[in-house]
Amino acid sequence: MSAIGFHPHNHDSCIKTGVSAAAKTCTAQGLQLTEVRRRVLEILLERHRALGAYDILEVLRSEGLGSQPPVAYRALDFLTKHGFAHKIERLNKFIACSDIGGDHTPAFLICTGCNQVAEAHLEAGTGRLSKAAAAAGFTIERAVLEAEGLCETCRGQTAA
Amino acid sequence: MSAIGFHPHNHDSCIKTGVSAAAKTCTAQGLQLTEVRRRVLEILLERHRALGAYDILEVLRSEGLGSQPPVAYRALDFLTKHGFAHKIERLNKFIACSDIGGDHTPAFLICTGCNQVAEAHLEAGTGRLSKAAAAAGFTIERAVLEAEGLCETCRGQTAA
DNA sequence: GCAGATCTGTTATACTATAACAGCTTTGCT
DNA sequence: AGCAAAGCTGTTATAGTATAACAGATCTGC
Repeated sequence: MSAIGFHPHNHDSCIKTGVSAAAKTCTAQGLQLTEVRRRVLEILLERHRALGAYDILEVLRSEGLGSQPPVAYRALDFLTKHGFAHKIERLNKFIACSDIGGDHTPAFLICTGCNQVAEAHLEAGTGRLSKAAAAAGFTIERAVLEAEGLCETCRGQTAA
Repeated sequence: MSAIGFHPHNHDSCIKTGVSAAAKTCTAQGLQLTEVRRRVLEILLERHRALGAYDILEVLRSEGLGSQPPVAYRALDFLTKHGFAHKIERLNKFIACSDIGGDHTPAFLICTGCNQVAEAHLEAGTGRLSKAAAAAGFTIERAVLEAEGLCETCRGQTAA
């Protein structure tokens, strides 16, 4: 497993890598990575944390790319639908996917200390939830896996 | 595992059992199961599905138990905090716990066909998410596990 | 019977999200 | 190139979800 997010790293490279991976996927699948969509993805990659739709809208507005909520929500719908970004249901916020182009069931570790969110990638269909679903005759189409708690750094600062 | 929710059963008995289990827990822990709180729990148990806070508020209002949103939200906060009810983050709705008094990590199966929600109980700390968290030095305090898909009945009706 | 803690009632407001419709741009086809 | 269909954008309006803040009532323990 990998849990990108709680450690410093080179942001410039993840932005470029992320955008180009998305562009590649769009080309391959005949999707349009329009200016607004691309910019929203960049914003998410730049900030590198979970952002609310209205946070994003504010940036778009300041750049003259849109001023009304639907602009942000549509771009986010596109990005989440195609796996370029994810919605953190627990926070009603959005975050760039840390493995654009990969096939995965995303899971998130949300630190309540520093508000950072790390994305872990789990193999689909192998967990207890899948077993429970199978036992109940339930067919999973989408799974939300989110854990709240403290990252190593914040835990060190709070308790002994 | 158990996935209560997709099969018919005796509601009267779950309401009584649920309320009395909650009452017992409250007594044991010095918590106040006030009229509003008890009634909200009953409403959730009666409906036996996920309800929005405003759905609940509407019932409370019709019964003269409260008319403003905070009344419903406070009761729901109490119930969820103490494990008598759960919030389904994906739906922004609430549901009574199907195992009040039990110690568990709740997981939910949300049928997009019939909108029923089944609660499964998983043993805490034994899944892949826990492993991923441990590997990242992350301490989980709360987990959200929700799967959307089709229950056996709805799947049968949709596809071949 | 008093002090502190907890719960309730209420107003106001903040935050999150989508419906609906008009107009523009791109795409695919001939 | 010219056209039609599909998809994207802009905008207005509104729906849906949630909480802050403060005053007053009630309960609890001493």
